Amino acid sequence: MSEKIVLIDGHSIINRAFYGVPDLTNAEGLHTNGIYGFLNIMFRILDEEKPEYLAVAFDLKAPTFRHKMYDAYKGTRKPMPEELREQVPVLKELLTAMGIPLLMMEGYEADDLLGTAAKKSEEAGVDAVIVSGDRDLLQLATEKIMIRMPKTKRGVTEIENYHAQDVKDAYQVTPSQIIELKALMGDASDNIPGVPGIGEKTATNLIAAYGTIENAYAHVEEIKPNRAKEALKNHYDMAEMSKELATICLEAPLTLSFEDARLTNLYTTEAYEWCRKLNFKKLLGRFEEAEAGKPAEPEVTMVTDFAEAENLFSRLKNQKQIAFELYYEEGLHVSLTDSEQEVFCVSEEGFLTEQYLLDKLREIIEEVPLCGASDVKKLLAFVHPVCREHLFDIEIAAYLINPLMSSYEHEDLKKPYAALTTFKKMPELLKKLDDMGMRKLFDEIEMPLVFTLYDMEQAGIRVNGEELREYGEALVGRIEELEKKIHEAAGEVFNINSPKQLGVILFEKMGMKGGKKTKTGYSTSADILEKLAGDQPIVRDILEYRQMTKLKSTYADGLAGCIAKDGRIHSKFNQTITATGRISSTEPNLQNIPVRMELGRLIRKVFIPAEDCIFLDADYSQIELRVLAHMSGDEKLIEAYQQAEDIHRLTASQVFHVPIDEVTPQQRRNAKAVNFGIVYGISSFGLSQDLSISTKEAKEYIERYFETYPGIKSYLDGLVEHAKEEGYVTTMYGRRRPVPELKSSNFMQRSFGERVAMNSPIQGTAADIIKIAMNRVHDRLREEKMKSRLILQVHDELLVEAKLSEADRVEEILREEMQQAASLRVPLEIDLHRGKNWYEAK
DNA sequence: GTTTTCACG
DNA sequence: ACGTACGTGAAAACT
Repeated sequence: MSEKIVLIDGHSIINRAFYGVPDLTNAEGLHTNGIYGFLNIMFRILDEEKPEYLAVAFDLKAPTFRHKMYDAYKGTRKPMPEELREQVPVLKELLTAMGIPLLMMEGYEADDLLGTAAKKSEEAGVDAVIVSGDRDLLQLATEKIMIRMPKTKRGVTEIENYHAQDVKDAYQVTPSQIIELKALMGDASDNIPGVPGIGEKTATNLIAAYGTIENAYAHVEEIKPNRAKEALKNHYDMAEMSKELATICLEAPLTLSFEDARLTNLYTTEAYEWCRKLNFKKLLGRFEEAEAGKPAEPEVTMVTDFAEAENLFSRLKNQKQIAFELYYEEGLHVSLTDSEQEVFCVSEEGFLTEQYLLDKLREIIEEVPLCGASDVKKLLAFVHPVCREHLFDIEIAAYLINPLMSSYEHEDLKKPYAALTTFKKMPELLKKLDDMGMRKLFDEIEMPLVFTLYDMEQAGIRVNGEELREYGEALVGRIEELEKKIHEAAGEVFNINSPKQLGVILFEKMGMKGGKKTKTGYSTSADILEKLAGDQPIVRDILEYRQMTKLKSTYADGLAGCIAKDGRIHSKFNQTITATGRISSTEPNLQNIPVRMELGRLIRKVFIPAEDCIFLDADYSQIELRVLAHMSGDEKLIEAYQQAEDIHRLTASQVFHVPIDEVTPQQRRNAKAVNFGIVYGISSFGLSQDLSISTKEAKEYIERYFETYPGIKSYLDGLVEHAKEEGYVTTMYGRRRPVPELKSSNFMQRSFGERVAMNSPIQGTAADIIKIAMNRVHDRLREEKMKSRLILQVHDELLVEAKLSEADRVEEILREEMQQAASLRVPLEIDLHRGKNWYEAK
C-alpha cells in the first residue's frame, strides 16, 4: 500500500461550511460556523483516508497571476461576507496550532498549489486526495489523484469522489478535457467568462467530438448547431483566454517537504485551547480520546483524614484569596484552593460530615476577603455566610464582561478540581471588570442582588391552588364549545393548535387570501389574522380559542404544577440570561402573568399574601422614557416630564402642534406608539405595523418627533456611532452590551444592530435602576427587622408581601427607595397599590 | 431539537 | 431589494 497525502482547498471548504452550517458564535461574538464545518469535513476525511500527510492551501489576498488577467477583463470577485472573513485567520491559526502546514504563495492560487503538490506526490509514489468544492480541480484527477467534493444536502454532508474514470463517467470527458469544457461553458463562480452562447450541453458535445478547443476550431466549419459554430468562430480569443484561466498551474515553486506535512499529532494543547475558546464542545471529545493534546489533569489532593482537613481549613482561613466549589455525588464534595498549583477535595465521609464541611466553609468565607465560586445564589442554600462582601460569583462577573453567552458554567464544575479552574479565572475576571469600568456595578449592584434574589426565591408567592384549579376548570367548557364551532365552520375536524393545519384550512380550503409569511408556510399569528379577516366568525373563534387554551395550558395547568408543598410558587430569578441586564424568571415565569386582557388578568386573583399580610405593588411610571429623557439631555422632553401628568398626550400636543386640550384620542395613541418605538430603536416599518399605517406616514411621524425633540435624535445617532466605533454600548452604570451585528454584511442584521445600540442603554439603565431599588428595599426591610418580604420583580414593578402591621412603613420604604434609586433630571414616579391579591394590587 | 405562537415589561 | 420593532419564557406542534 502506498502512502497518502490529503490536500485541502482551505477557502473552498470554509466557504462551503459557512453556507452549510447554521450561524454559530463563540463567547466573544466571533462567528465560528465556517471553522466548525471545516473541521468536521477535515476530520471526516482524515478518519476515512487515514493519510500519512496533510496540508491545507489558501489563496493570499494579493491578486494572483491568473486572477490578474481576469481582473483586467471584468472587475473583481464579489467580496467575502465579514462574518466569514473574520473566520479565515482564526482557522489558519488553529491549523497551525495542529501542526498542519499551510500552502500559501504570492502569485499563486490555492488551486495551483494543490495541483503542484498533488502532481509532486504522484511522482513520488504518494497517492493524493484533494478536498475542494471547486469543480475546476477535477482536471487534476488521475488514478492516483482523487478529488473529494463535499456536498451538503438537507443538513447531511455527502462527499463525491472522483478518480479519472469517475470524471469520465460523470462528464463524458477526461480530466484534462475539463479545462476545455470550462473554457467553453465558463464558470461564474470561478470567474471564467467562457464563450457566450455555449452552455454545458454544447461544450460537452464539442469536447467529446473534438477533444480540444484548438481541434474543434480547426474543424469549426463542420460544427453542427449553427449557433455553436458562430459562437466559437466569433469568440475563439475568449475561449483561449478562458482556457488559460481554467488551467491549473502545476509548476508552483513549492518548498514543502513530505516531512513538513507528516501527520503526527493534531491534538496539541494549543489546538485544544483554540477549540475550547471557539466553543467546539463536540470536537473536544476527539482530544480527550486522543489523550495526547489534553492538558494534564491537575494534581488533586484528596483529603480524607479529619486532622488533615482541620489543618487545611485553618491554613486557608488566613489566605487573601481562595476559590471553592460544591457538588453532590453520593454525598457532598468540597473542592477548594488558594493557589493555581494545587487543589484540595474534601468529601463527606466519617467524621467529615456534611454539616461539618459546610460549617468550616462558612468560617473560611467569613475570614477570607475574596472567595470565588460559581453560582453563589445556588450555594446559599447550603452555606450562609454573614460576610456577604467576601463572595465573588465568577459566572456573574463573566456575564457582565459579555452578556451574550448562553451559559457561564465552566466545564470543570463537576470535577474534584473544580475550584482550581474557578481560582484561575478570578484574576482575569477582576482585571477585566476593572478595565471595562464595571467593578462598581459588580460590587455594588450585581453581587448584593444575588442575596436579594435568593431571599425572593426562598420567599416565593402564595397561591390559592383550589381557586387556580377552578379557574382552569371554567375555561374547559368554553374551549370545547369553540373547538366544536371552529370544526363545524371548517367542515372538518383538525388540530386548531397546529399552525400548519390551520393555515391549510383558512387559506386553502376556505380561500382566505393570506400572505405567506414564515419559512414553513402561512403565518396564522393573531395580528395577521386580525388584519386579514378580523370580522369573519371563524377567525374570531380561533383567536378566542387561542387565548383560552393559552390560559389553560400555560397558566392554569402550568402554574398548578409549580406549587410547592408550602403552598407557594418559588420561581427562579436568573441574573445571567438577558443581553440588556434585566433579570429573567423561570420555572415558572412569573414575569408574564396576564394583565392586559380582563379574562387573563383574573388569574392574578389566585396569587395571595400569607396570613395577616397584604400585597403592596409598586411600579415605575414609564421608566424607560424617563431614562431616555435624562440620558439624552433633551431639554424639551425633560421639561415635558417636569410638568406633564400625561406624557403621551403632551408628546402628541408637541409633535402635532395642537393645544394640549385638543389632542384627540387617536393622536395620543399615535404619540404613545412613537414613544415606544423610540425606546425600541425606531424603524418606520415597525411603527407602521404597530399603528396599521403606511411606512411613509410612519416615517413622517418619526421625523416630526425628532424635530420636536432634537436632543433625542442626536443622542440615538451618537449611540449607534459609538457602537460602530467601539463595538459596544453602555448603560448609565457602565453595564455593557456588545453589538457584533453592526459589523454584519447583512442589511437586516446591521439594522438590528442599530436598534440594539439604541435600545440597550435605555432598557439596561432602567434595569440597573430597579436592581438598585430592589437591593435597597430588601436591605431596609431586613435592617428594620420586618417580616415583610420583597417577593417579585417584573422589570419595572416590585411586589411586596407586607405584614398588615408593617404595611404603612413598607409603603414609605418602597416609595422612597424606588424614587431615590437614581437621581435623574426628570422625576422617577411610581404607582403604588394595595390588595388582598395580585389582581387588586395592580 | 427547532418553529410558531403568545403571555409580559 | 432586503423584511423588522427591544427584552424575555412556556407550550405545543413539527422534523
